[in-house]
Amino acid sequence: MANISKAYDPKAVETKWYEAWEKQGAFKARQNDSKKPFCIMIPPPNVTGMLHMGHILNNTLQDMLIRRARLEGKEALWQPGMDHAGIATQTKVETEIRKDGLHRRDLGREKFLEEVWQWKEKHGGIILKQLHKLGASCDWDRTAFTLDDGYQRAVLTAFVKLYHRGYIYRGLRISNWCPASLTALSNEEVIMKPQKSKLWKMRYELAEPTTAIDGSPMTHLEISSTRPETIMGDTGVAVHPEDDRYKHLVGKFVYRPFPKAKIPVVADAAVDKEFGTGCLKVTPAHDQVDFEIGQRHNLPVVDVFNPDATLNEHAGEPFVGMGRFEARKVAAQMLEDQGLIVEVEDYENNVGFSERADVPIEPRLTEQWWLRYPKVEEAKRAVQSGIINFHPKRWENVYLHWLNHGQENQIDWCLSRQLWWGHRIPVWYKKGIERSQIDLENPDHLHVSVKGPEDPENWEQDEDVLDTWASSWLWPFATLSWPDESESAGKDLSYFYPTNVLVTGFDIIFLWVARMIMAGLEFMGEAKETLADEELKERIPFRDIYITGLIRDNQRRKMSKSLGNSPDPLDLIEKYGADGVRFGIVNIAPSGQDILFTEQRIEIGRNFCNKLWNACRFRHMSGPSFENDSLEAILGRIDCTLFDHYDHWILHRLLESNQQLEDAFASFECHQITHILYDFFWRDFCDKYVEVSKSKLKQEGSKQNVLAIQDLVIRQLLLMLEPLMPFITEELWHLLGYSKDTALLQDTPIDTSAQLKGSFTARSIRVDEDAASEVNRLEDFVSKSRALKAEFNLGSNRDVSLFFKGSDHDAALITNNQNSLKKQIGAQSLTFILEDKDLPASVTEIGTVYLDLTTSVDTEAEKDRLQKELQKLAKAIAAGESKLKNEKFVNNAPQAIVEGAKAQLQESIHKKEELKNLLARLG
RNA sequence: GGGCGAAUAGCUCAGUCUGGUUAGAGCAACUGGUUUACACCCAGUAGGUCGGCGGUUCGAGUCCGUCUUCGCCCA
Repeated sequence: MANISKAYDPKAVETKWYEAWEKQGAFKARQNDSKKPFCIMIPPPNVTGMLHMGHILNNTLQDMLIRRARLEGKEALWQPGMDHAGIATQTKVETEIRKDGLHRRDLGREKFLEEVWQWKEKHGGIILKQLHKLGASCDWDRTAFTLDDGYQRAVLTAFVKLYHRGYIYRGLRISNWCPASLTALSNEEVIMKPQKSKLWKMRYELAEPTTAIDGSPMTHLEISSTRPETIMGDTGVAVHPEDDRYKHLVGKFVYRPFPKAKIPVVADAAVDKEFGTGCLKVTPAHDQVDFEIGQRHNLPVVDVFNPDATLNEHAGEPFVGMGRFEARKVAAQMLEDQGLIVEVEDYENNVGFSERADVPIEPRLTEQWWLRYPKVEEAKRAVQSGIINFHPKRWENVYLHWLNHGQENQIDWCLSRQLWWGHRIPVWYKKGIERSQIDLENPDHLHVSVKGPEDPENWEQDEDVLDTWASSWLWPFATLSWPDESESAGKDLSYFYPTNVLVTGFDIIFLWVARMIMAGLEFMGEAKETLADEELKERIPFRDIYITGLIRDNQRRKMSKSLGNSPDPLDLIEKYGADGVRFGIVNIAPSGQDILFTEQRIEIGRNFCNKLWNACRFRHMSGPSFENDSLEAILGRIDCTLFDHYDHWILHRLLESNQQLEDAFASFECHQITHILYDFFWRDFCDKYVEVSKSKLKQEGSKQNVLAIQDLVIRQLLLMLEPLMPFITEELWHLLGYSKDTALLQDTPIDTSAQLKGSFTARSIRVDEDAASEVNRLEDFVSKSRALKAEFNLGSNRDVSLFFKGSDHDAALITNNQNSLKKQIGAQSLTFILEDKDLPASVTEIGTVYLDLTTSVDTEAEKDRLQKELQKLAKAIAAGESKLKNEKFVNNAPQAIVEGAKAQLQESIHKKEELKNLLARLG
């Protein structure tokens, strides 16, 4: 066995083992009926994506769960892949060709899509390569892409089935229009942001002057609005039917200021009497509520915007061609010039922004394809009845709230996108019929199928593509070859589906998680209106959902490129090692809360690796590891009749920690995992057991037994740690000879605590829990003794003599473990006494310990030090006394401060006395 | 307006479900240290009105009510 270097160097180790794993096909998952399946679907990153801190957290957790499942003997599939990111990718390529002065229309649909595919082949999917660096154990041969042929078939099949089942319809409605990407969006892709804007209160002239409720003359209506640039699209003014101020005006007319026109006053209950003046200008083409009011009162719809949110000819001069924000200023100015402004106040309102393009959304009347969500009730029931479980549980509320809310308000999903990059909607219109004349119910007018019509020359396909989420919501089964029913494909689906866990952020519970559940329930089985609980269990896409927090910087700001507050994960891996980053990120990830990230907080991961490395290095230096390649062999080297308290204790703690870890994985308490491992490995094994071992390794009688126990503990520890730190554990596994031939660590199943115990018993190794619990008392003795030494600045002095006084039981306990105790405390002798001694002492759980100061090596130096200490104290005492003599201090300072000062003075005086005593004893 | 969550050491968080010794960890601070692994280390010290008020209880960081502050989601 080679020498082990002093510090752990991750780089060579990581490259070496990742290659070895891939070469040996360690991540490949196959149908295997003798094993339980375990499957995780990666949340597909965008094809344009780059690895960021969120991915590090999310993928480390997934890898941890997958690797743990492998160790537990399951057939583990981690399905990788990415989505085509319709808007993001198309925008990227459009930006590229714009450099050559080209627009996508210049190239035409076919040529443009060729360009996008070329871009995808060249630059897409970098993130998947980056995941290798993290150690991700995905089955890369199965990498899926939402525009693969098979996946396309799945998406189109889903559309066609939903269409024929009556969930999909085409409709003219107000939708969220992105003026930058020139497409409609779904509600879920609109981010509401509070904006500082203005509320204009303006006057619309009444066609016939009247009198107000108080009898005063009334010539105008006052109306509040944040959007004067839509005035030109106003086709009415609405008031609440029970608003006494305006009741009498209903049915009368007012003048729209520009372009000047008579528009009616209508009564509608949707108007909020309390908001502004209680009068609402109605712009049916540019607001959802206004549209609905317009429908109820037959108001005309006048769209004054072009698709890019510049104003069109309906707006009239001077607005034609003007941008919407410029138009707002101009309109406000025109009102001002016409004397129609009453007042302008600062106002904060929520404005919807396009998630991708980050520009304000325009509510716009367009014709789109809509989906009424299927299986909503079942999707709720699956979670309410515990067939699907969120971790932490409280996210269930968020999920259910969205489903309930959508139900109440009949919020359907806008599926169509005015883009080219994506799944083209499988709908064909008969040539020669005006689109507006198409009868959606008539198969001679409209054709919907995956393959398309038999006589394509007579049909025109819908120009639009589907929302990217309308492909990713099928991810859990489309990646497993659905709807392909060929033998091997079908088996994969029935073997791995339903998958086990989904790990994702709470920000896409609506966008993705809920939709995947509904898709699974709708498609994973025969078409059915309602489903029984048993059917839910078969159809759900996953059983557990682990929700992670969002990573922010230490000022709670989101990580973003523009702020420059996001570290490059690859730099971190370079600096701290992949295992270090993995341990570090899991360690700071509280369950489902935001995570404040600083580099310093993941140093613990690197340190942990180095500590592990050195503990193994020390084991290696202490003696050869022979017969290490099976649990049986190691147990065969252990003789429990030679055990002292510490041996019982470390094995007890091993069983206990192994059990805790088992429980933490089973209950998805991921934030516990690093703490369990840290406490056991660092605090118990290194700080205590290894330290105690040092004295026992010197004695031939105990040496081999201690080495065998260390081998046993380290072996189990490496198995426990592997899911979290796969590289370093693999390296050490081989260095310490735990491997049979070239077998990988993952080929050795991890024993449960019950199994381990069973193996112990089979070898007549009995772990005595009473003996183990005595170690906690011994450790109190150790730490009090160390503190006593430190108090007298003898922390490093190993020649001190200690006395102890206690019960016979405790005396026996101490005597039996005296070598271990002396080693840990750093003492030369530990003598049992019956009488009190006039020495500094400390009361411990097992008797009183006395520190003999006369054995100090250098009496003169000690006296000098104590003298200096005395001088310092004298100063402190003088300062304290003068402070307490000051009446202003005593009367005005908080009582606690005064008491504190008094106590401090007392303590200083006491210490001074003690020091004087010590000096006297030193002679 | 509706909902969810948080408030514990200087900082970041455990602990709360299931009430019970002296409330823990990591980082930061301070003191001392190179011993048969590790300074990416070791030993020790200090640091807390568990957000406020009220209630239940023999007993509350933990359960109940209420208030305050902060964060997020939905409208």
